[in-house]
Amino acid sequence: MSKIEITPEQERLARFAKAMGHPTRIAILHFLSQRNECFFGDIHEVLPIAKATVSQHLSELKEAGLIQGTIEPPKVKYCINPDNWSVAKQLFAKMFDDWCPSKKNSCCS
Amino acid sequence: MSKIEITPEQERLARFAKAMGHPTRIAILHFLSQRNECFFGDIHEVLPIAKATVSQHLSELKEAGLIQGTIEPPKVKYCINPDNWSVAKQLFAKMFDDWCPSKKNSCCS
DNA sequence: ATTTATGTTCGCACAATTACGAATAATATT
DNA sequence: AATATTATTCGTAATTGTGCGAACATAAAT
Repeated sequence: MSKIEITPEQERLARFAKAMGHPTRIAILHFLSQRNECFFGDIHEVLPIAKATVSQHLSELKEAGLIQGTIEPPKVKYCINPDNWSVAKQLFAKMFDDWCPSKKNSCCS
Repeated sequence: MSKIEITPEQERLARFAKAMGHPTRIAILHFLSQRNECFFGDIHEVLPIAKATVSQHLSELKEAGLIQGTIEPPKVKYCINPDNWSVAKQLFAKMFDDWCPSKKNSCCS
């Protein structure tokens, strides 16, 4: 009866999830994780899409906080944002653990 | 130089993430996790949106595999899909662990 | 056979996303 | 100063997402 209230944690979870909700962005995150140094050109080079589109995907990941960019003229170095990566990791882990269907709560099993 | 190939695992990860990428859908998942039995009406009752919209969000979650619906005329019972929930849990855990910025790989720290 | 209760689907409107090429900005290099 | 390199932003188009009320489908109850 009482309405649901969406918590800031849930908002953040959704924001992270949304940013990860595209195959190309998942691929970018994976690519970044395999590199010590990663410039925009390196990412664009391995993706079959226009640089403008790559830039948009990087913006989405950056705005969600999952990655960060550092200007090293005339290049831009990208990498995973360690702090927020850790936050996301914990939020998702908590969700998957706490919300896990148990014997008590598996109505459809 | 060699192009990135998006793996089926990455596709699935993105599919799960996309489904979780909306606050209302996160709230629905949380709500389901707190209930033994949960019918459409119960969900609609606690959300400030039209039933048509609730139905759409449930469809999105169901198509991604995160939840399942069982018809119990004239009601429909929803719950988290335990098997796929487990799959998602492992895929995200693997990503957050394996792709975690380490000392060796923290270019921006 | 109607009526009632419960959800889904349809049709519409509007916003957001994804993609591209072209134009722009910023900074080294010549 | 002019040029070259690098990446972002602009403008546009096509697709997808979000939301609503109305209409529909289904099955139980009268």
